[in-house]
Amino acid sequence: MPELPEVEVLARHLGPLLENKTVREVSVRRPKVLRPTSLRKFTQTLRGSRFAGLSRRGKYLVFTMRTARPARSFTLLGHLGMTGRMYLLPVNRQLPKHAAVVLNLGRENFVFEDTRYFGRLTLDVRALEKLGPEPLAEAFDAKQFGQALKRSRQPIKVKLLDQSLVAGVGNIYASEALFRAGISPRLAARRLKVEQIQTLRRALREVLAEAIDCGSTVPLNFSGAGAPDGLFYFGRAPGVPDYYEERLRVYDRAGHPCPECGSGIKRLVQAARSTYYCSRCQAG
DNA sequence: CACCATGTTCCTTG
DNA sequence: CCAAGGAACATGGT
Repeated sequence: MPELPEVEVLARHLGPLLENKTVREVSVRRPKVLRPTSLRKFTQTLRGSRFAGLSRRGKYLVFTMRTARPARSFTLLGHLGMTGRMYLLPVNRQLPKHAAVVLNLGRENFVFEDTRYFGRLTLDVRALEKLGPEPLAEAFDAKQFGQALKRSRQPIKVKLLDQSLVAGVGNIYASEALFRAGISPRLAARRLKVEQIQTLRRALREVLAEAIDCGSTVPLNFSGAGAPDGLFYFGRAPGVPDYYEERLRVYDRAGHPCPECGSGIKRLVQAARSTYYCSRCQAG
């Protein structure tokens, strides 16, 4: 469930549930997700610490942890990769097949499940240094955005996935933002005009903010192994209501009519990833 | 069997 | 040094 809006909604959901809970036992079933932290260091550091805060940066979950004696705080960094999930599970419930890390908090376990194991849960925070501005913050201004785009010959769609340019945009919202801005995904980044840069900046912010709002107002079910989390797990789970349908306007909708002009949505491959767009609304 | 999938990192080439 | 392209990672769905 991994782009900025999904991570933001998860952080808001999980933060209060974890607050002040102490890690009693640490069980790592896939040490690979700790990379580059060693299993020993991870286990020794986490055991006995408590959750003191949770925030988001780009697609990363930033857990603030505290220890009692000696009184100290440190950061635990999480990334969901393509298929990661994090949730609390009563201890009597069976762990999912692909539980990568399980932190026992007493009556419940904090589970990091990840089918493909592309995600991470680590003590190494260096990844944060490489991130560009938060698209929803004021620091994300059109001037700086434009400067960064000017240096690239890559198609704008590909550039939007560059986390050092803007943090948190992924394959779904890159297509959605370009559609909203009426800009062709093939346009070279350096060819965007000043007005297009402003339009794209606004479209990005709107698309991301609306997705967060949508995820915050819909009853989500993050708990339970394999349980649908409704809106935020891409690929419809059975029982997910219809309002989910209207949320994405072009992503994964090749062949469907464009919601603006009715012509067929097209699929294109760029940098080995699918891009969806309307060739009529996004000309040039 | 084929191809596709919400992401990042590493390696190579220019 | 940098930009860009491609493979790799690992598992499951269609």
